[in-house]
Amino acid sequence: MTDTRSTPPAGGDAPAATPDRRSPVTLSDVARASGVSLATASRAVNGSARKVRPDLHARVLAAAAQLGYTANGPAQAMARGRTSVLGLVVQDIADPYFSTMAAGVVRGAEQRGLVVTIGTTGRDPAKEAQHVAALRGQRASAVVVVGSRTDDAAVQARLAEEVAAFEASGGRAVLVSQESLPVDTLVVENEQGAEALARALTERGHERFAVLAGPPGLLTARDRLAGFRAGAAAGGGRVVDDLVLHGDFTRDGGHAAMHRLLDAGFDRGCVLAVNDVMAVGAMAALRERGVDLPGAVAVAGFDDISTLRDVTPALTTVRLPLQEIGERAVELLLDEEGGGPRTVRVRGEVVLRASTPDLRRG
Amino acid sequence: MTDTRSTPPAGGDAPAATPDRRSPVTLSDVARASGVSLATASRAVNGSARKVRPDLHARVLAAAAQLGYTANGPAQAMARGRTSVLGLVVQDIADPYFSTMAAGVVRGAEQRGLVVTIGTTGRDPAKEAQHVAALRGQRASAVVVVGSRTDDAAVQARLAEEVAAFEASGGRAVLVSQESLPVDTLVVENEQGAEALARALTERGHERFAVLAGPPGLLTARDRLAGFRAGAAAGGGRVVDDLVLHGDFTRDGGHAAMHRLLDAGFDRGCVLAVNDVMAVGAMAALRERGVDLPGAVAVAGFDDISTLRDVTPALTTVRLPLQEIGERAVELLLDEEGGGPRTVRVRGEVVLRASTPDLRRG
DNA sequence: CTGTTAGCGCCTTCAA
DNA sequence: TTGAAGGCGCTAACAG
Repeated sequence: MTDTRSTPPAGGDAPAATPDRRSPVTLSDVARASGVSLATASRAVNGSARKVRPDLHARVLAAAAQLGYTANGPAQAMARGRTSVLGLVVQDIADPYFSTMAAGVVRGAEQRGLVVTIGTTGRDPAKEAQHVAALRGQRASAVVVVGSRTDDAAVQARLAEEVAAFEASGGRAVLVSQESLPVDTLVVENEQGAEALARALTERGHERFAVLAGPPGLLTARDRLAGFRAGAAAGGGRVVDDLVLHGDFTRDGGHAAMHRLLDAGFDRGCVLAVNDVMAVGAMAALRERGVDLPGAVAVAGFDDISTLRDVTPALTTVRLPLQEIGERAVELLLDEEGGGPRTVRVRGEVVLRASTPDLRRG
Repeated sequence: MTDTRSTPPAGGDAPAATPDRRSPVTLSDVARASGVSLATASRAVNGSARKVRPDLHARVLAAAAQLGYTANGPAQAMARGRTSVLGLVVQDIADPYFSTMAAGVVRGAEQRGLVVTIGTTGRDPAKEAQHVAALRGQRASAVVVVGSRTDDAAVQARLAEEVAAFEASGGRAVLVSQESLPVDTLVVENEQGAEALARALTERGHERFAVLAGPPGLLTARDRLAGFRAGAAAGGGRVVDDLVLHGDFTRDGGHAAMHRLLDAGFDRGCVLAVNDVMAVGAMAALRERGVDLPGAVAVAGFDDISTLRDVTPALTTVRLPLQEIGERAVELLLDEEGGGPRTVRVRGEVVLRASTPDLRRG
């Protein structure tokens, strides 16, 4: 097995940097080729403190390039006790909410030389903990878990435990969601955003609201509903309890919920879908049923997914800086912490569009 | 990987599986605790051939669970000479085309116990090679590069070289794109799909076509244009050369190109945007200019991005099984190869919708 | 079937 | 500064 494969010790010119050789060149190949010790080669190719004589340094680098040397990641990771991996855990990477955030995370990570791995839960909150555990095994140096917390205490406890273990093992973690666990968290101000949205809507003359509310256990959905309710009341309108329907946080969820709403006799008013994807599904349902949109029924969403900015009528929503959130999560990760768990709040911005016409102006 | 987290083996209560201990427990801890050798522990926790006496096996597993043992990924990778990482390289993970495919890849990978890392090129083809090189350094066991090849020979050569090096080092690689490099490739039949689309359109009575063609160097865009051109001609229609405009492969690219088209006097006919995202941008431009859509100008796209299925008028397009493509890429990766580079072809399916009305039926 | 014994490739004290 | 030597945690021949 042991098969010293270093290229024929120079002599001539040829070999060039053809990296296509089986069994990759190692650091000792480089060391040998440049006539220095393994340690020096290591320091030259990647020594934290620069303490290698310039000419040697250059010589080693040249040899490395010439041989086509590439550090063996796992070996480095093992020696250092840590990889440069940032694990990202999301529910569904095909969902624009998550993929946009992921883009931000990837962007931030690549800038800092981190590799990002991605794990998906398929909307099963219990899998978050599993992924974090796996990431700990991989010796990832950081993890960011994006996704609404749920009201399932056991699941949350398990996640908290795994995150704690992850941090105890020397990694950094940040959650993007609600402020519910003792970890650095990037909190999206769902409640405030929804409240502002409701106020804006009442100012436009809307008074009677229905809500397509997402899964009952999802805190994100719940917060949006609560905020919206408060805002509506404050603005003189009201969310009709019988018109609050739950459904999946997806396009189909919104679609189905809207149909049920229509079936229940709803035919006039403004409906908030707790996210844009659901809102689009709701709009499709409205169209299918021949309802005048936005004349009879107005619709508002949440998130301001960019791919959805061109639907008609243009969707009123609360813009969340998704990509930026991803980038900030990475920053948070890398900042040195100064004590207890930090919380960074991100707020959304109400964007009024044609799907919720101004009733008082005509 | 082995995440045997069974509850503490009963018996006593005590230590529990608090994994919060600094300096993780290692395999030798487990071996010691269960009174077997390191090798046996290794085999029990994860020996390919099952050759450990049942009682010992159980004992080891119990100890592992009790101590909260998690294998050290990098160490395993180093010992084995390979990680269980599948590197995915895409242009932009926020783009639904890629994120949907990524979802498929992640799905397939997770099922097989592979971790997927994601690298993005930000539309710079040269970065594909860099990512593949990095992946080789990480000893990834597989890589899938998704994205159109370009006509830049140097860039392609570099990619070919890196992929070859990657494979030479023992990894498996597959490309999703055109059939242009000597590597296993999942070819998306863009030309055929576009041709079929054009034919279907001519059958609906459309004759005069404009094309928002994407970046000039992109093979995907080029193939779609070529196929469309051929199909139009075959159906008795024609793509007007002056009405073929290039633009980014993005929503804004389509938006801008459509404005230019309108500026150039175009006001009647059917326009093909070489992908759905561009088509949506084009539709927005049409709306902004008050053009009757689809009355005066009809629009067709390509991909059938699911998030875009609810735009109005509903977009005629060519459906590509994006998620499935991702899954199949993973399958291809894991199949044993039987010789030279294999090619798997995936075709799209024309989906006629309201954005391209049937002119002959009224 | 189990235990012993080498490394895997690199980083990092510890001397020189 | 540089070199020599030990070890990271695990797997994989080899014997027993």
